[in-house]
Amino acid sequence: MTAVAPAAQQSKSDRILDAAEALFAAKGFDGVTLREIASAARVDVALASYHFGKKDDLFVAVFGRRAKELNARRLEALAKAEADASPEPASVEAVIGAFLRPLEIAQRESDDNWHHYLALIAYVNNSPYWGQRLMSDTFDGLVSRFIEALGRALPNASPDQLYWCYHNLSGALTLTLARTGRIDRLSGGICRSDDYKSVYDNMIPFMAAGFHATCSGQ
Amino acid sequence: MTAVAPAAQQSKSDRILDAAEALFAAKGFDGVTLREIASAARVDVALASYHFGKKDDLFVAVFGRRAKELNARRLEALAKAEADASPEPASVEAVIGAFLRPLEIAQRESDDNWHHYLALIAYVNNSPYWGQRLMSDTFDGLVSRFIEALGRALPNASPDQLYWCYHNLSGALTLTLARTGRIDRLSGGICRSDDYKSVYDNMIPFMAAGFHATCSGQ
DNA sequence: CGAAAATTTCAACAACTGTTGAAAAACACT
DNA sequence: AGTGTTTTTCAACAGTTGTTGAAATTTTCG
Repeated sequence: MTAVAPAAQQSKSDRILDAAEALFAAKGFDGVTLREIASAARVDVALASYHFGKKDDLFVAVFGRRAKELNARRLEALAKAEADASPEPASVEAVIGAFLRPLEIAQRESDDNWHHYLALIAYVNNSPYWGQRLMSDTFDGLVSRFIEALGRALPNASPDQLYWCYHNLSGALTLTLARTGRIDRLSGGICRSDDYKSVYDNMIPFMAAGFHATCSGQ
Repeated sequence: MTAVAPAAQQSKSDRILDAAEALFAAKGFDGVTLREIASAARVDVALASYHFGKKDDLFVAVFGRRAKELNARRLEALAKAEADASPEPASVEAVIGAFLRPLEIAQRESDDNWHHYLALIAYVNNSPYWGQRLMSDTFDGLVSRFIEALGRALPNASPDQLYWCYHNLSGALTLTLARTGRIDRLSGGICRSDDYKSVYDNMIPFMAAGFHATCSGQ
């Protein structure tokens, strides 16, 4: 269905990253062998070590590859939301939208395999092992910017309220990105987890209402 | 700190389940070896195979062990909430509380290692591999009961709205149970993820507000 | 007790793991 | 063409993996 030509133009190094990304996202770090990755990338096993070093380093390389672009897209969306609202602070809905909409757009760009990367974020975010350092190193700066923006939209909120609200948002998002298909099965097909637009259309007002209810100050 | 005596009275079979539970929750299915489990349980490697068969079967056995009791605790809490509100339907807050509070209580019972089991649920719920069948087989019946109760509290809500709202609740809860310590680090220590009471005190009104905002029907 | 059954240990298996060093090929550049 | 560099392949390593069959031990129960 999707084009096969671009894969042939990719460097073997990129093919390894692509294969590792999809496989790590689907089966976790320990569930994938370097031989599986090399086979999927149509490449010799030793090549992964040559380009990226240890298996851990390959994982970190995969995780870091798209992080910069994702952070840039989200920051751009946040800047736009704040510019549109200026001189007032951007609303809670607008800030949450700036956090989520870039993911929806990336997920729909089916010619690039962003959804694998987003599933990998879900894996890392819920992993007691990787979640500790890798998530913080990669995303804490960005997340702090968003929480500051949320604080301006909710001037009565205390810092811990904002963090816990973000935690709820992050958890719901993570489960969405993990693409387990559970909501599809639970609902008997009523809900389609690959209907990204509907997912975020529901999530944004849901989370905004939660922020307002919890962070209004008493 | 905790008593060591009860461990000595346990059967070796139970020791294996305990060790497997804690290790699977911390490192995932593929991140743990049967030899690690056997070593932690102070037991021969072959004993795990003798009692539980394949490694997959051991995982399923671990997951199923506490499921019945957890489901019973939650159903009891739901029945109590509905009885208290009768003849009116139980409120959204009350139903969500019945879903979450039994977890808080279990997490605080430090003499038993419930928190390992809850972290294992988080792992399975976010796993594209295990999440497919195991979560559904174990919890879909219970979840359907809660969604029905939420539907009675929100008579204007459509089924897909209820399912997506539950998805948000489930995701936030899952991240909490995973105990990655990320919120602690992100907040610079302001938020303590092991302060279970505060976690659920915040989560319940947050989620209730989300349900109300999204499921009011227009 | 004593036989039958269940439990536990021991040793070993074939297959697979990440990683490496050296050889080979492809490339860049004068 | 001929150098030096980068990339790729090949083969193999030492260690670990889940699993099993047979022996040894403990438990069960008449």
